[in-house]
Amino acid sequence: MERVVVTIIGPTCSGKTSLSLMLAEELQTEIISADSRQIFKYLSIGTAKPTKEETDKIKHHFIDTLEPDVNYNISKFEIDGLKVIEDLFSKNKIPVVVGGSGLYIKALVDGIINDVETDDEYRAELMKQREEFGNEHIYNILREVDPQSAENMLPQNWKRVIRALEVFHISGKPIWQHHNEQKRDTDIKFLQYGLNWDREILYKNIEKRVDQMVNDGLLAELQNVLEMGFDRSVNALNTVGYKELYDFIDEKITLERAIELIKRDTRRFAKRQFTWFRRDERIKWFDVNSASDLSEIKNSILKDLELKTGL
RNA sequence: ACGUGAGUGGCUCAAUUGGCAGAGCAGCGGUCUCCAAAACCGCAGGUUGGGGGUUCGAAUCCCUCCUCACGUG
Repeated sequence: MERVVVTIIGPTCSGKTSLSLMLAEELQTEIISADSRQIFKYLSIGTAKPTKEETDKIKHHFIDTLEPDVNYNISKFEIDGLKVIEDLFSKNKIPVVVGGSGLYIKALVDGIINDVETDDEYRAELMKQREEFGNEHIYNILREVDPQSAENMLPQNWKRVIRALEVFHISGKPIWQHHNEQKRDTDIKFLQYGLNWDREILYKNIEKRVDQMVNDGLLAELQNVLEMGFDRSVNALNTVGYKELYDFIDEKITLERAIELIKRDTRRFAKRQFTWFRRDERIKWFDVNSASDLSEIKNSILKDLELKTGL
């Protein structure tokens, strides 16, 4: 049997979760979430996780698996995710991958550099130097050891600069060389389906959903996590829907303003997701105008699967 | 009706008092190979309410009309 993975992508609030549930039910399989935030426990309302009933019904991987202060990384996700995929294949199931985190999807579909780990100490050192001497300082270091990569980066984008330096530090080779050498042979075939919405309708839905989240207790959810002792600075809490609430908690802005900002940032996020996914020509897009279109899309995908796998 | 104030990009406001009309937000496009819901980059948009005048030069000064706000009737 051909080793096929169904992959559902799209911006936030596009109906990925519903569609994936329908598909998984029909295919009698499990769902692999490729979402950099739903993987954390306690952050449920703000990340629009599937409900407990839904996860009880269909098994989900990478949802609610980590404490918010855990430093997860994409390399781990690639390894863990592929493991689950293999496991499902061995049970004769077609894995369904769902997610809006483009890089997480990429890690599964194409792989990322896998021969260079991280060096937290060195990273911390670079961060310190950056704080002390500025972006230009670390950028200049990169320009010396790896001018070619430096050329394609801006000093302001310090995160990439640091990663490039880290790769060089660990491997002694510039990061672009790893990119060139990287290859992955696998017989797994990822069929990618995207949910495309008219921008205006999607934005309206986003606003509605943010209001719903607030009604459902978004603020209390955040306060609860903070009371548990997790610091605002942890990466999991540097998330749209939560980070905008800090200024309200500090009484710098009104709740109404904070909600406005959440809506704005969610719109911006959706836009960036479109930008990311748009350039991948392997994605087959479906136009969606309302949630009721999803079941038809599910059928199209199943039909496409039949064609491609001969099921 | 009279008085006062205001009118600048879709919105909120700048323009050193007469010297190239700018910014934030919204919008749109892009980058992305270990924090990615992150971190960045860019683009577009204005006959300065209309008309006239003064001036080498007007968003800015003068006249007039329109609109809005507040005050008085």
